[in-house]
Amino acid sequence: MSQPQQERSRATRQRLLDATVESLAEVGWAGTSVVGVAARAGVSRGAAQHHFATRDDLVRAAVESVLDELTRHMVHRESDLDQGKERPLAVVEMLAEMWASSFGKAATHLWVAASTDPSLRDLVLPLEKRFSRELFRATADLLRVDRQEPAAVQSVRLTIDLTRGVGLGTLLHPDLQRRKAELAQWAAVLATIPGIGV
Amino acid sequence: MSQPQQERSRATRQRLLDATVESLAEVGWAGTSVVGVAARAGVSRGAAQHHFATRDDLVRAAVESVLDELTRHMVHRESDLDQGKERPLAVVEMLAEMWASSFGKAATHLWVAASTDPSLRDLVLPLEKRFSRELFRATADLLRVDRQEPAAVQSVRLTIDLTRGVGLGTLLHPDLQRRKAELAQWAAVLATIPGIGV
DNA sequence: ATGAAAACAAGCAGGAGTGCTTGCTTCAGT
DNA sequence: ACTGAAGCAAGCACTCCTGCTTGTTTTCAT
Repeated sequence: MSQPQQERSRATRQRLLDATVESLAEVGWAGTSVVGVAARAGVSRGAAQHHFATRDDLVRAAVESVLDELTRHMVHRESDLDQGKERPLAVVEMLAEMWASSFGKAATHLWVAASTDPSLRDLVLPLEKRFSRELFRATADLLRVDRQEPAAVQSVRLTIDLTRGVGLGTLLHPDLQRRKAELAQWAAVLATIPGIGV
Repeated sequence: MSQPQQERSRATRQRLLDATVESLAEVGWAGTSVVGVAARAGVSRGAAQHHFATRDDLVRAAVESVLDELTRHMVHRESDLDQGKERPLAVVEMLAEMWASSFGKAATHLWVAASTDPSLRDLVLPLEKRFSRELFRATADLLRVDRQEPAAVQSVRLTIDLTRGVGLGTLLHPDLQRRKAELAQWAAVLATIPGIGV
């Protein structure tokens, strides 16, 4: 029954993917090498070579992994919102946490690197487009946005871009206190916009 | 009179700095090499070596150049605001243009790279701290913010982080139409916040 | 006009990353 | 127990970037 061998293979593959994301978040795109990732995953270089024939293969799988994870972070998370807070604030903080996570940081590095590397760009662009749509939909759902209100719809985009901008700032100096206050202010503004929170 | 030689030297140095910024904006931090910058500037490799002994020297000068230029982009630009638009919208668009410029893109790349490269981080952090202060002050001035209103002060930070987030998105796909609408929505929100625009 | 200094060009060695190839070890199926 | 495939380690060649060093041209001062 089952296939311990294949199971082992799958586990190694997953470790490699996780290590890639970790590497992207910690040392960035340029600093991420196959050697480094293999060392992080605790596997040999040949093992990595076996699972992902080329560096591009590893990257492709890692990008998909990152965007899948980010999508999971927001889609249908209704029940995971902080119940002790107003809904807009809870959603905004959930978004901010997403960007601050390893996956969010990795995504930021990938994003910036893709803006200059044509081949990476070709790889990331279509995946990101889908992710962007799903993130928008998920955020709009959590915020209970009335799609008939242009201002409310636009505010969803503002929320996403703002939290991403805040996340970018957090990369360099994680000034939690200030960020918290900033996000709270935005959440307060959000609450006043017609078409939000039903 | 004067020293044509030294003037020529100064011009070459400036060309190298401009080429560095251009390189950062176009091919990013990792893609920026001394050789590439020299080629961009139309100067020989030896010339670059002469002006900036080491790569770090070039980088240091380039970072200062970038932040100086960005500061100039917003400080005391009262008279350059688009007079045909409401003040908040004009200021927001000026900020967005700043991040979309070569200097803004270069700054984004530097920012992200510095988050992983310790030595670059040490170089960028203090300079960025000063820049951040001046940008805040300049933006608050242009928006005519009442510093006694916490919400208004917080909104300045939101405006800066938001435009930076939008700029990050623009790096990959410059969807001008959508961004314009988004910024307009934010400007409209800004106008409703007490303590803004006097 | 001539010598000195600055500006510039080009070649060279060291280091790092990538991908390929060669062997050795472990495990599933017979 | 045996065979074949997967997992794994190590070495090699190639490329690119960096920094150093030498040689040539241009410019200024006398």
